[in-house]
Amino acid sequence: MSEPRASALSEIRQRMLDFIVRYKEEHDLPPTIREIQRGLGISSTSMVSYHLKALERAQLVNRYHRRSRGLVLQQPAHARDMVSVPIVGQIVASEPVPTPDADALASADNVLHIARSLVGNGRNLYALEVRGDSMIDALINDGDIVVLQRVENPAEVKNGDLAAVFLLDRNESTLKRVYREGQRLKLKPENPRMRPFYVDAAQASIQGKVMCVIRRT
Amino acid sequence: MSEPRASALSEIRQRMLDFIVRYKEEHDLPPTIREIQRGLGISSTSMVSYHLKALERAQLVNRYHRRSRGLVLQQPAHARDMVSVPIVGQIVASEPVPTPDADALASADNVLHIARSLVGNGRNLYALEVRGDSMIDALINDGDIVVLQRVENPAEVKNGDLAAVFLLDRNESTLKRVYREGQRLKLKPENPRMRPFYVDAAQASIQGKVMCVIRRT
DNA sequence: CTTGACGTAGAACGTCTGTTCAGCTATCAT
DNA sequence: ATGATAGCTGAACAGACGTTCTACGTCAAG
Repeated sequence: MSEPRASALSEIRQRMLDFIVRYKEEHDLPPTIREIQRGLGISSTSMVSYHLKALERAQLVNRYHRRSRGLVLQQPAHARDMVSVPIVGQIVASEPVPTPDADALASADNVLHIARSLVGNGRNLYALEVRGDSMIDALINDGDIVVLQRVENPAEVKNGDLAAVFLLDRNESTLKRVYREGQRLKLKPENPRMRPFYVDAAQASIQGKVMCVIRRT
Repeated sequence: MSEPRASALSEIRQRMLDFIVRYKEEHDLPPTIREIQRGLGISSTSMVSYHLKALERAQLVNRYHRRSRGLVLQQPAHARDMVSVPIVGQIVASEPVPTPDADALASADNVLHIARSLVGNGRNLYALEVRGDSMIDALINDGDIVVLQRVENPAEVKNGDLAAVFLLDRNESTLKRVYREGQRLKLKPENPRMRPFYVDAAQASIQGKVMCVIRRT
């Protein structure tokens, strides 16, 4: 038998927590004390009340006291953490990478909802759809979605970050890992079978940092 | 003044709907009839009941009758549409693609939360992390996450679907677009610069359908 | 052994809650 | 005018609900 510790949950409390989660998922509504009682075969409402107080002290549930169904779960990670990313255009090799202004953001008719856990703080995000196979050395194909974070200060891009870069001398945009080497920029394709190459830092304009690449199939 | 039509919502009902939405967001709990009454300055609970019945007929709310706070909103688009996908293992060329059983699903310590809009109905999903660059002709690199849907019936995989296939004769797993051509299977790399090839259908085992590929950077 | 902490059982209480009903007013087509 | 429909009021009821209290049992520490 495993000893229940002060900080651990007794079996019944764990089951209560599970029951509440399941009930909420099923009904989109927290259970009442008596529903918990019946659902777990507990003999008395006072028992439920008792353990509920313990769960409350352990900060595992919040309660609205004296209110029916006044049970609120401490957000279990996945709750409410979606972020809306506007798909503001397409990325084409022969054009600079679009960087949206407030106008373009507001009028974006296409929005991608993704989990915040994929994109960090979620500030200044926008998405582009890739056209053609010109980004193939970044392992990105026609139709893929690239989620970018707007770069306001070039220092935001650290060595090894994958970024959208526009090459002034070639009149071409590309997605590469960026490394600063003195006056030069080393641009390394995401494809490990391809060779890095170098450009004059003055001839390259970093436009956005790639946070995430998504391919729907 | 705009005439309220039979199919349109009278002002009070619209306000009730708004109130319920706001209340739920604020408290993570539906309101009681009397809370709606007080919140909107309605004189009687029977009025709330009355309008609630109308909203119910209009399919704008669902109700658990005779249950306190038994109000459930018809999901307003973005709500609740996250799906948890367990990352159950890694995909390596030289091994069959893992297909998780209930056990593996329960013990998955790593879970990916993604928007349901990326993965359709969200049934039987699991995710694998790619190891090495053996999937590079599917434009997938080391560290990428592949979201798969378990294939129970081979017919679920339609021509042109991207799928995880294990090639018995080569003892190798791979991600390719699959086309049935008589006794043969045409396997087309996701990379448009590479050539498709053919295998005997009996020598290929389709293990999962690729729903989505995600690269975090 | 005593004590205290913890878990349990059962019941009671006062309030909250959804529902219903009888009756009121206003509008509008018949 | 008549009747129908919709909106509204106020009150009441029965059951659901959260809370609290007394009493009991167990177990380990002092």
